Amino acid sequence: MPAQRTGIGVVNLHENDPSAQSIEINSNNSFSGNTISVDYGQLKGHVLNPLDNLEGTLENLEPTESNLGNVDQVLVDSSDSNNHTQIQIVNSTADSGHSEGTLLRLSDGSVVSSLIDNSQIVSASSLTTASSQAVKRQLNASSSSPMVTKVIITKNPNSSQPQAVPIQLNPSSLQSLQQGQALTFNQTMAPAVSVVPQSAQTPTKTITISQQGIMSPQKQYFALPVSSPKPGITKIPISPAKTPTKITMIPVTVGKSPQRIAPASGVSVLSKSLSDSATYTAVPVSSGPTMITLSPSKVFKQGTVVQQRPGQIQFQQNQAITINKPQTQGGVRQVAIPLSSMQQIQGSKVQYVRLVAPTQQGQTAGIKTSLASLVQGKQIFTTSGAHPLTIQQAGGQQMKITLPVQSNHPRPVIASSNTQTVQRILLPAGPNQLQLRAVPSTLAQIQTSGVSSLSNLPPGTTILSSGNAGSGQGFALVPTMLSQMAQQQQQATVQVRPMTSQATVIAQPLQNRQEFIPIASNNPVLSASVANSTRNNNSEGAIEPTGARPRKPCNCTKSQCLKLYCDCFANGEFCHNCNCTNCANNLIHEEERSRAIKSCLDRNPMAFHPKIGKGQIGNGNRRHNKGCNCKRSGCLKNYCECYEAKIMCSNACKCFGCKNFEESPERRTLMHLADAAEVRVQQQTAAKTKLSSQISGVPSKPPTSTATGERLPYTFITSEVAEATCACLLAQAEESERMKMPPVVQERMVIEEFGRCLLQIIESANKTKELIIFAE
DNA sequence: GAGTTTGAAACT
DNA sequence: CAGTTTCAAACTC
Repeated sequence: MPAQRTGIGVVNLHENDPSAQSIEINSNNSFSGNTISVDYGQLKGHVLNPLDNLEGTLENLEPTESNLGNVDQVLVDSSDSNNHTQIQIVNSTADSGHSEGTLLRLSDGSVVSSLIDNSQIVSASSLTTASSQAVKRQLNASSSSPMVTKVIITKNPNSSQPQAVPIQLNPSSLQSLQQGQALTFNQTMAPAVSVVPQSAQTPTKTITISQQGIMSPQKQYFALPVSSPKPGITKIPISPAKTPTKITMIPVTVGKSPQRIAPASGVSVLSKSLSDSATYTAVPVSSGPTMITLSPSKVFKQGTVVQQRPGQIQFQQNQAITINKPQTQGGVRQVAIPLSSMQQIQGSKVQYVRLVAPTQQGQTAGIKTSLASLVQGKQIFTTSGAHPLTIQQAGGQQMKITLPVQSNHPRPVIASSNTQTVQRILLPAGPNQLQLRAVPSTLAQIQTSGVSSLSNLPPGTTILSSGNAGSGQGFALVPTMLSQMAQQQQQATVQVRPMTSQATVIAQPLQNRQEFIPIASNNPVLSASVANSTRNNNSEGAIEPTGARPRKPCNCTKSQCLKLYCDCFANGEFCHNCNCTNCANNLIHEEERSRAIKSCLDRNPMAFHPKIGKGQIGNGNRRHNKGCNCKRSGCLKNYCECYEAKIMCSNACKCFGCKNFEESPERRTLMHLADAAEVRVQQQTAAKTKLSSQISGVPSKPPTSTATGERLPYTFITSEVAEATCACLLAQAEESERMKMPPVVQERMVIEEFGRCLLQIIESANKTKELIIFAE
């Protein structure tokens, strides 16, 4: 094994100065030429984010700088008692030469730090080879000093002893690392050795950052590595305890075969509280689109800018957005999100995606003006608050897309750049809305064919484009899973899914997912609703009153819901309202989950592909791709995946005693029984509906009490209540029609709305009845 | 609800 | 790849 060598990691933010190209870290010691220039123009691989309880691993960490050698580990250790954050980079290069000014470039092209070498010895270090023990040296910075002091522990070139080197930094550049918090990157394939500074070949450099007097509780960031072009997963799980909002980025693969959703194989996770303030970050992805969806309930109700101008959220080069308390400017709420820095737009430090709430014309115009003045010649687009959404590309081209306007939902966002590679559309996510997406090949396709289709997309949908205009790029609509967010401490989740140049299929716990049609019909987009799992077929089409597709809760006890035994996991969904124990199929255990996904995919690359595909004969013939292996059930029980999916066994099956074929009398008998049962259910449903309608026809002023004097709850079905109910039903009908739902779904939505109305009436009646009883 | 059966998934 | 074990859902009582 090569000798260990360590370097210094420096993570800085230049939050308040988007125009800054670099930060100079000047060491006031004898280190000759000891000026380190951190090119923030290249800091695109990192997200600066709150540092709450940051711990995690960075996999596939590898430098590409030839003079850096192999980086084994990047460790951040906050365990020192002086509230200093330390970052350590462990390098296995045998060469102990200097590396001043060297940029540590991760495999995704991002820069995580600069390295300093040959710094002056300040003190000795007690570094050990303990694998998990980071270098722990810090400089006791003066608490009264407005400057941030960094301490570098490095080898004295003359004595081979570790040393600490203070570095004066511009405070504005260090609003990043929160004291006492750790960010750990581990390269899983790397040697476990952490630091061996004793040897002349193993200089150790550690940086400690003191934030005294600097940190703003609303401006705390960390550097977050993002996806690697390799299949491996890079991510940093973040404890949700203090960071109830998460954004999950999943690597986007372009040019590979179409993939169905894998369960959120998070590449990076970022989280942040969305209480009064929040920070969001876009994580660039090395080879694909990057996308952010912000929870509207939090962001767009509260969301406006803190540091930036009123009513705006800037996403600057440091890739962090801080959203503070609700602000409005002329009644307009805005969220400006920059396009991913991955786009590598040169020269433009600030780019925006603008989200504009409905407003009056003049106000909108004012915002546009403001935006134009903000974006330095690289304005990507603007949107108006009116129903037609205008996308203005940098080239001056405009396109208008009419999107549904829903109350209580933020405006959709459509971002595009005519010169860059990422195009995206963010539809504001609503609560309990999950979506299925699919895929026009270009933004122009959206323009030409997607105008009406877009209106079908549910709030929260994100459409991604992998870029490479005109060369087979694809859009992927990415679901948000707000219902799960709600469960998981109201975390907001954004996921970037693997994408192909042809089609992208994303399966998520999508409510209504079978209801959304692909934007581009010419793309072989597979719907997640198309039998991605046989076990869900029975419930397809059923929609909860919330609009959610009901999903059977799992009961896993031993698998942690991280194996394909678990239906949730197998379907690429997080567990939600399940009965499982020790569940790790959630955002909190994103790292474990990602590993499990990877493991499953290693065993079977098709593990997350639909089990039920189309047969060879015709499009209408479904068949089990793998076939069943039943031995005792005769393939006439739900043990059999074919039978459960209501399809015949095929020659792909290896079952014994199969009775699940067309002419099978047993099967026909079962089918008849099943049909009869279904008819009974339908009759019962119809009866209930009829009863409901009769209830709604109760006279508006019925008797107020029974013969015994008990007051009747239907007293409250007054004409006003009936009218209000009808209004609700009409509104729901119009809404569903406007969303261009299929007629069946429209009917269902109206009926469900009626159910909700009834529940409200009953509740109100009962409450009032209780009050009356109490009063009596 | 407890226990049994079943077959897919995981493991060896 | 085959045999075995594990697992959770389906099923039975």
